This record gives sequence, C-alpha cells and structure tokens, in this order.
Amino acid sequence: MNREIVERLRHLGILPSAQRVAVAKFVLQTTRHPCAEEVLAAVREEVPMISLATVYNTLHLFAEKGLLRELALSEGKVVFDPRMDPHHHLIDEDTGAILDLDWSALRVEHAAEAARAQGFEVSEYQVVLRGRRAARRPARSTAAPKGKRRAR
Amino acid sequence: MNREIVERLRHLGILPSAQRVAVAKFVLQTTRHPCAEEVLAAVREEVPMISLATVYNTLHLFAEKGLLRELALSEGKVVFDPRMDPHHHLIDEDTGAILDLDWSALRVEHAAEAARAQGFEVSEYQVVLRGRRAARRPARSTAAPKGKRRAR
DNA sequence: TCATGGGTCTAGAATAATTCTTATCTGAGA
DNA sequence: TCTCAGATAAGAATTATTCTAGACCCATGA
Ligand SMILES: [Mn+2]
Ligand SMILES: [Mn+2]
Ligand SMILES: [Zn+2]
Ligand SMILES: [Zn+2]
Repeated sequence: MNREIVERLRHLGILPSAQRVAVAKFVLQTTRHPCAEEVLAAVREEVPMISLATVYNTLHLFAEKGLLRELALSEGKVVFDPRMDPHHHLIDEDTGAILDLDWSALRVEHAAEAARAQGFEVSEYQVVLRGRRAARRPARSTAAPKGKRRAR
Repeated sequence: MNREIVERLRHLGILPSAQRVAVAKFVLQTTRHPCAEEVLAAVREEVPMISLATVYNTLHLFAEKGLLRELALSEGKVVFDPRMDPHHHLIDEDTGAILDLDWSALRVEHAAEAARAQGFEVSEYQVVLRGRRAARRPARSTAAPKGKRRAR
C-alpha cells in the first residue's frame, strides 16, 4: 500500500520522503476535501514531527504534479481534492462539508458558448451548489438508520 | 443620485452616514466584483478619511440587508457583488477578473435532484467557469489591436 | 443650554491562513 | 566516506479579516 504510493510519487519525479508519503496516503484517499490543518492533524498520527510548512509545500507540490487540486470554494480556506476528474461540489451550509457530485449527476449546457460570447475560452467549469441536509423523513421502523445513505 | 441611495438605505433601516452612502454609491453600481481593499480605494476619492474597518462593516451590513452578496470564488479573497439575481461567474485565469454570465446564458439541469440524491435541499447554485481571453483573431486591418495585451 | 445615550467611526491591536527565511538534516551518488 | 541538491522544521513575515477602545455625532429632553 505504501509501495504503490511510493511508486506513484517516483513516477512523477517526486522524491518519496516519509513526510510526503504520509501526506499522500491521507490526502489521496480521502473524500473529505481537507484543508492544510486537517491534513496536518491526520498525518501527525504517522509522522508526529511533520511541520505545517511541509504540509503546505507537499500539497502544493502534489497539485503542481497533478496529483490533486486546490479548491477555493468558500470562506477563506483552500481545500485539497484528490479527484482530478471533472465533477461538481455541494457545500453543506450548516457544517461547511463539501461533497462531490459526479459530472454525470447533472447537466450543464452551453457553458463554452456562453464564455465564448464574452471572448473567453473555457478551460474548466463546475457547478457549485449550496444547501442543507433535508429534514430526516419520519423513520419507517424503530431501528435507527445505519451507515451512510446511498446515493441515487 | 445620492438621494436615491439614501432612500434605498433608509428603506432597509440603514442609517445613511456619509461613509455608507459613499460605499453604496461605488459598490452598488460596479460590475467588477471588488474586494474590500478595492472598495476602500474607490471610496477614498470621496471620503478620504474612511477606514478599512468601516468598509468591511458596511459591506457586511449591506450583505445582511440584502443589498449585495459576498462571493468566495477563488484565491483568499472575498469579493462583493451587487447583482442579487441568480447568475453565473466566469473567472479570467490570467487576471483574476470576474465576469457575470446571465442565468439564461447557459442551462443547468437536474441540480436540485442531484443534491436531493445526497439528502440535501439546494438553496442556491451557480456555475463557476475559468478561462482565458481567446487569442484575438487575426486583425482584419493593419491597425494594431488596441487595449491592454494579455501576458503569456 | 447642557447632559445623556445610541449608533457610528477610526486607528491600531489581534487573529487566522498562508508563505517565506534560514539553518539544519538526509540520502543518493562520486 | 564525502558531497551537495533537495527536503525539513521552526519561527518570522505577510495578507486578509475581525476585534477593541475610545472618540464622535447628533437627536432628545431636563
Ligand atoms: Mn478544512
Ligand atoms: Mn479584488
Ligand atoms: Zn471534489
Ligand atoms: Zn456577479
């Protein structure tokens, strides 16, 4: 498992130091869109002496190399997203949590044309949605719903 | 002209101080999505002694009262947008400039459904596009194209 | 007129996120 | 083993934003 990560870093010309591997292990596998501080907290479990500066350096390096993306979706925080395929984001207005929506979950039409009409060539786009968890509908049984609710 | 602004503020229960009127005059009429510093610079022409704290206070107050919106589209800066109707944003990747795209300029389908599938009720959404000014097409005449030339 | 008080304003301090600086460490070769 | 480019840690610096304190402004009423 570490092996794979080490290989992946090497492949991109990134020296796989202990710190970098630990950051990669966490951030490439999460679906949580963590900020730098969250990455630091998670990674410290494995590499207690890693510094925040190293986390920033590593995340930016990974972004440059195409391993992840930096997103500035709201407030004053950049978050990191290992999903490099085009997709959309749904922001929980109560908690700030960011969920992914697959590209195919919704449809955008005429995006490129609309930009071209302004003299722009679009390089990427996404839909950013904000909302709140819907009131849980009345439980059908007495058993508490378990696990995460399936999509679709 | 100031009269109208004063009226508009009064209507919302905002005491129309000189500073607030000056901020409103600039920010409610611009299409530029300025950040607080830019508002400060513009407003200082009229009210040289206004402070940055007052600009922030005023902009937040206006946002609360529904006169404008705060947007965190990218980088580490909040910008302010007097357009309160739903619309989309196109970000110039070279300059950071933000353009509006009318809601009708493109079409999004299944947004609410996609969010509902995740257990969310959408309160708003928009498409965020990034791109660069298209290479100016070959000039038809020998006259050099005028206006600021883009770097890179 | 003068005191009171609510709301407003400014300057500067404080905070928070991020970046920079610099000295120190490491490890892959020569 | 020696060397040095690259990597790291710690803390200073920067940038955006918010907070704190006190001064100010002006309507009201004794
Ligand atoms: Mn976070
Ligand atoms: Mn700005
Ligand atoms: Zn994502
Ligand atoms: Zn806008």
